[in-house]
Amino acid sequence: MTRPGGRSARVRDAVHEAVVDLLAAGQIDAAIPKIAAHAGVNPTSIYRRWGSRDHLLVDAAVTRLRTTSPIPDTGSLRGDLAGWAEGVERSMRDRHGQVLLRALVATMAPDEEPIEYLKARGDDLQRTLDAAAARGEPVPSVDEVLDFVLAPLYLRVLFRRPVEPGIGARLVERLLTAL
Amino acid sequence: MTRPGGRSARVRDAVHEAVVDLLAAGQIDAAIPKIAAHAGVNPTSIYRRWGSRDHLLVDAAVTRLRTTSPIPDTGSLRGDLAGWAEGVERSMRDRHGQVLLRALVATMAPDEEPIEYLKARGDDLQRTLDAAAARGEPVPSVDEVLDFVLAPLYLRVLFRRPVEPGIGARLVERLLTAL
DNA sequence: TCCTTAAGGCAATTCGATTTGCCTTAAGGC
DNA sequence: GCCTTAAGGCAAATCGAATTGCCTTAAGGA
Repeated sequence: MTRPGGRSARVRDAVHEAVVDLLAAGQIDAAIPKIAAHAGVNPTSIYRRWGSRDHLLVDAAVTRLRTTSPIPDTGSLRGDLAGWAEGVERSMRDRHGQVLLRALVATMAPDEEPIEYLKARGDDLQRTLDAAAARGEPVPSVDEVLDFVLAPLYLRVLFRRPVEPGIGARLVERLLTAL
Repeated sequence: MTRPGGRSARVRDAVHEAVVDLLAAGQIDAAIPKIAAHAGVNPTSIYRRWGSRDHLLVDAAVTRLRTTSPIPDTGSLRGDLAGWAEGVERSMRDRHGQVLLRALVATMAPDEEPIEYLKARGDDLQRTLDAAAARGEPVPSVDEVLDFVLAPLYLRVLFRRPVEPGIGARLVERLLTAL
C-alpha cells in the first residue's frame, strides 16, 4: 500500500523545494547528498524514492510546471491563448521556471517517448481548440500553436535571450492573424 | 606558448569524438574517466584541459555545430534561408546532432551571457539579411527568423516531437509569406 | 486505540571520480 | 638537428557519492 499523506508528503515537498532552490542558486549539479542536506532529509530516502538524480529532477520540474500557466476559459480563443501565453511568459521570466525548464530538457534522454506531462499539456490545448471550433471560430492546429507561441518563448529562455514583456500576447496575435 | 598542432589536436579530436559517440550511444552521463577510455587518452589530460565535464560538452557541441548547416549564398533570401533550414533540419534528424543540442542547452547555466557561438550564428544571419535588403528584397528581422524557423525546429528536437521531412523549407515559407 | 508495514534514518562499506606530484613525449622555434 | 617547454601519461592518495543491512518512526486501516 502506498502512503501519500503525512510524512511522505512532507519529505517529498521538502526535497522538491530543495531541488528548485539549489538549481535557482546556480548549483546546477548539486549531488543527491547536498540536496538531501538542504531538505533536511537523509540521502538514503532520496536514493530509495527517486533512484537517480535525473528522475528526481524531472519529477520536481513536472510537479512545478503542472501548477503553472493553465489554459483559462475566457470565451474566445484569442483570450484563452493570450491568458495561457502570458502565464508561460511570466513563469519563464522567473528564475525558478527557467532553471526547471532547462533541467527538464536536459534530463529527457532522446528517443524515449515524450514525457506524460507534455502529452497532457498538448491534450489541454487540443480541448481548448476544439471548444473554439465548436463556437465557430477559426482555429489553428496544436502544432501551429506550439510553433508560433511556445517554441519562441522556450527558445528565448533556453538560449538566454531576453523574454520581453508582452511577448506572449504578441506571439498569439501573430498566430491568429496568420490563420 | 600554445601548441595547436600534432598531438594536442589529435587528443582534442579523439576526445570530442568519444564525447559524441558516448552521448549518441545513450551514455548521457558518462563520466570523464569513461570518456577518456573511449578516446584512448588519459583522464588526467581531460581534467587538465577542460577542467569539467560541462566545459568539455559545450566545447564538443560548439565545435560540431560550427561546421554544420552554414548559410548558403544562393542569390535570393528564400534560397538562402531554405538551404540553411534544410541543413539544420538534417542535422536535427541525426542522432548526434540531437544529443549535442540537448547537451548544449543543458550545460548553459542561466544568466551567464549567451555563448559566443550563438552570437556568431546570429551575426551570420544578420549579414545574410542585410545582403538581401541591399538587393531590395523585403526582409524579416533576425528575431523573426529565429521565432519562425529555428525555434520550431529546436522545440521538436528538445521535446522529442518528430522532425518531419521538409519542415525546414515549410517554416521558411511561412515566415516569408507573413512579411 | 492498536497493529501492520511503508517509509525514513543511521552507519558501515564499496566504488569510482578527482586531484596531485613527478616523469615522459614531442611541438615548434632556432 | 637541437633545445625548450607545453602537453600528455602514470600512479598514489583523497574525497565524496552510492549502496546495503538493520533499526526506528509513524501512516492509516481495523
